[in-house]
Amino acid sequence: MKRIGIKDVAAAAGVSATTVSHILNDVEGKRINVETRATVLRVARELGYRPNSLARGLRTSRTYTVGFVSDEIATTPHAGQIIRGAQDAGTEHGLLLLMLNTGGNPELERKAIALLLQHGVDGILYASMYHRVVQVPQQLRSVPTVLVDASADDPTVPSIVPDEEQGGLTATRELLEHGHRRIGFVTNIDDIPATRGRLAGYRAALAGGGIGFDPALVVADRSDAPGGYRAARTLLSSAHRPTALFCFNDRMAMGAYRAAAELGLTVPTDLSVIGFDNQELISENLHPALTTVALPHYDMGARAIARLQAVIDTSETTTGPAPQEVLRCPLVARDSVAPPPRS
Amino acid sequence: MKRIGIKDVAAAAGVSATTVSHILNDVEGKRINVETRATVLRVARELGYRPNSLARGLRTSRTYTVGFVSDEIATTPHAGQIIRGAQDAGTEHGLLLLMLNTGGNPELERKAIALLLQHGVDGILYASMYHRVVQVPQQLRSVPTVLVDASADDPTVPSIVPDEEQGGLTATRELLEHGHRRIGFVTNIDDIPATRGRLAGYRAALAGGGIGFDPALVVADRSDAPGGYRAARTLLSSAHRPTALFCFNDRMAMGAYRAAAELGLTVPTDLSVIGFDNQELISENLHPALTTVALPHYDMGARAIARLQAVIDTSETTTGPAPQEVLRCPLVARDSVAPPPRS
DNA sequence: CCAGCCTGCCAAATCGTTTGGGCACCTTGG
DNA sequence: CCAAGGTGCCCAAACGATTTGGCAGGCTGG
Repeated sequence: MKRIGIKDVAAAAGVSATTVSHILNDVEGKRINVETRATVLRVARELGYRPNSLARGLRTSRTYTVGFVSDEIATTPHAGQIIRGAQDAGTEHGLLLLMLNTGGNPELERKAIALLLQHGVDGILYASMYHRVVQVPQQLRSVPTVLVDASADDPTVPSIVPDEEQGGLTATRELLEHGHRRIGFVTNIDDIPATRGRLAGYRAALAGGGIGFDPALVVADRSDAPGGYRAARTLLSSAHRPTALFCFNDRMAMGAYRAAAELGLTVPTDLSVIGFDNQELISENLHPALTTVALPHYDMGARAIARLQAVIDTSETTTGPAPQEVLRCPLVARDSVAPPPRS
Repeated sequence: MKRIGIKDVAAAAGVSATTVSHILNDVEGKRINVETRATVLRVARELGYRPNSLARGLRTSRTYTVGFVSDEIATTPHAGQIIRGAQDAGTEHGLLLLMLNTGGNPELERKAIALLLQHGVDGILYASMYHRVVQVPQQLRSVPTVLVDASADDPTVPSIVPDEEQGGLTATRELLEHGHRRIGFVTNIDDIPATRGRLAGYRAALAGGGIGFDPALVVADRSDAPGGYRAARTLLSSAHRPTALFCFNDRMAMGAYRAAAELGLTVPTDLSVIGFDNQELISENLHPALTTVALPHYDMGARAIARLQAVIDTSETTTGPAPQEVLRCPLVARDSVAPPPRS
């Protein structure tokens, strides 16, 4: 049961392979009799003709595949969302994703990219599993590339990143709008865009609410549950304790929940908590369910493909500036935010 | 800056393309002068020659790509581990993964598989995101296929699944070995292999420990944190309450933690808890960290590729029986299991 | 009636590789 | 000196599509 090719269609329709190709591809400037066209289309459908992508790719050097290289696909469910977004968007353009993760090993990364190029990918998505600044490998200069959840050291490479500052602002404002005036920020100690951006958003929101920034309300620790626990304990044990906590991420919020419980504080009546990242495994399963800010992973994947497609289509006319695309982080309201207790 | 091909190498080495091909592929039964061979290899390296996979695939109908189709890549980090396992194993064989997730939509699935076939994949991994029985699409009959985390309705299709029963047994035995005699099972209500298998393992372990099975110690609810909370509350409120809980998964264990806290029970001194799945986002961030049983996702991915490769290599001699491969679920000991309290 | 134009189709080259079938030359034994 | 047998390499035909450049034949206008 050999796969049927363009020749089989041609024979069955009584025309040449050339004509079949013209018809199936709607080639411009070729005149085709309307009947012939109908016949060929019918025969092709009846025979279940599928073009051989390899042959086509060989001839046209367009394979409709995109490489997806990432440093860490491992633990985080975020990865999945980016992939899903990229895939869904890719499907619309008829693109397939060729996945390769490098575990952050530069040697592996070189080989991976070489392999992708060898397979003739039309472009490459270079994804980081958390928002950071990366150095773009030299090999990627020769092929359309878009960075996902990463900024380039070189501004000519387009990239898609989340708007950390807007996210921090959204989270803080949510607390302000519930009437909180004294809001603690449980932040993390790594110097990454997320840390800086969310803090900036926090400050901006306070300023917008006419509240002075109090450094004592910002405590940094490791970005996991124990870190969040420690930081939250510190904040909640202070003399004039905050009525709400904005946590750098959901894991830290999980720690904050425990700190609150230990201190006899009930969320959200005694203490409001808001997280970041929307790790559903945590935010949905905590009690009460955690209000948080979502990272737009799905959208980042989708936008990245759209962007890549644009670059591919206009590859000749390499335009100069490649603005970085910044995506909104939406609020996901659940049950951990309430007005502050009357005191 | 055109890509350099076999012809360029041939020209630079002063031989024909045929000879270059023979040398680079170590073709058997072809006599090549040892010097010529050295020269060609050197030139190829110097020029940085990379074979064009499309052309090669066209000629040999081996593309060194495999399709990875899954129903849901979404929320679960499990997915990532399967992919990572498949990828790492694939890299060893020079295989690339072509990803496509169908969201469980059969229509999409048909198209996805057709697309993969069109791109000439050498085989397909059909992955489910939780262990279940699937019906194998007709189209997959014509191409080497391996099921991952899924059993086939048709036993001739090879599949890789976790050993749920052994996992349940391991978890329960871990509690037994710490001296627990009265062990509650917080299970789930869905009728899937995991539910049946883990229960069987639980019963087997009890039997092995010379303990009678008490139906009152098994409570089923939804497989999330609230479900776990309710089930655990029921069990812990009973007259003669268990000293340990085996939870169907980590989410339910998370709920059990809350139930214990509300009842004034400390984990693990008053109550031991063991989970299942090793969702690190939960198990590592709970306090105390959750002892659990891991699903061998990484290994399933890796074994699946190995298996697929075997099928591909022996595709001619389609052997009859395709045994289902069952992988061990290892214990991941953390801090939630201790000897029972003296009472 | 003929030049010229349009319509509708096709032949052949091409993409980069693999592969079956030689072909030229050299050596060796008779 | 010649036939036979090796050795080392190459020619040309695939693989399945796209694409360039025609080529017939019918129609139109003069």
